[in-house]
Amino acid sequence: MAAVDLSAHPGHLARRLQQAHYLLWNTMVSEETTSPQFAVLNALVAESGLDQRTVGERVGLDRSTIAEVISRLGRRGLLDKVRDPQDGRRFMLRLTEEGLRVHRKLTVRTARMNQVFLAPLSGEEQALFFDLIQRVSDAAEGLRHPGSGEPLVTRGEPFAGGVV
Amino acid sequence: MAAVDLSAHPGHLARRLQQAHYLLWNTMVSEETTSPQFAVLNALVAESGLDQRTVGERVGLDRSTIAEVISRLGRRGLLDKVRDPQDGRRFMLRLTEEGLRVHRKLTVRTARMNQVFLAPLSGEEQALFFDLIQRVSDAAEGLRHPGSGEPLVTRGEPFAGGVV
DNA sequence: AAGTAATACTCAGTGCCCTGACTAATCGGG
DNA sequence: CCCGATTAGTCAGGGCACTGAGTATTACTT
Repeated sequence: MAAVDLSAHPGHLARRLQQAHYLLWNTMVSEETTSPQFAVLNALVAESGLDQRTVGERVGLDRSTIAEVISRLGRRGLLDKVRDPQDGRRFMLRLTEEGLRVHRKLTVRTARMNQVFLAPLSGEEQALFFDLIQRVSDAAEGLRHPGSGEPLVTRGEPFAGGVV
Repeated sequence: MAAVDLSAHPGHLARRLQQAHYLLWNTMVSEETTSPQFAVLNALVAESGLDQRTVGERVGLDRSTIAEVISRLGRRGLLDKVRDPQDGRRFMLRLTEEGLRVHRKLTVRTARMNQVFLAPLSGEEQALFFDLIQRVSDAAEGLRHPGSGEPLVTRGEPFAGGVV
């Protein structure tokens, strides 16, 4: 009955990996602040005053999702939204004192969690782990920005030509 | 300003990988049927008459999530839910003709998508890719079922002792 | 046989993630 | 100067994923 083996499906693997991370994050880092939220805090520590779109781009979230995440962080008083006087469409985001405090606290815990998360791999394997995942993600990500006009999968009718 | 580099965070990587997969799935496999839904169809093709809990276990979804997924598949007429006469708590799930048809169609497309998804890696690297992700996931997954009583992270106060 | 524990499932609540349609503001060309 | 893009953000809607609480049914234990 081996006809259908989930473990051969990279998508299933990706999902499991994220679940695993979610679990560890929840127990070792924070139950209130999620990993994407922390990524946003991170981006604003690195550069204050960014607008939503830019933050979303840096942490890999689309406009709708980043809006939700930022709204939640705002409700908790971790950041402020101020209209950019230079451009009335933008909001300028900056962390509050509390936001900075939370970021500092979670930074330490995140580092520890990452160690535990990657503990089953040797140093060499960890480097490989990063490299392989990044390459696969970048390639797929690249398929949506048809840079120099390669022949690509089209969105409507899923797939027509021969593959690979 | 390198103080905060997302690409060093495995959690961020895991999220990106899943987004990448989601994107490819949506364009190359199906817009109606999601990857977790396909996993459920898969499980029921491999063994018909399973109950929700078991299916959830096999595809890696908790009781609430699997209930939603199955409800959606049921609404679309891809599977039937029948109370188990032997055990009034269980539902026995089996695919309809339409469910089988959809599964067959998507199986082909999924195989093609997986090839494209993994194309940036050599055969050797692909094997490594599977192995590394699986080991990390298994280890984290194992932390929640404290099998033979190793010293583990506790849920309440996040973490006290030294790491690693 | 009765009462407790375990099990399968449901429901409410929160959060992430995407698409598609919309509003408001700015920018560019004629 | 004005009119048509482009751009930032919102909103509605669908789906995945988890926790915690609750219901019904079965199994265990005395």
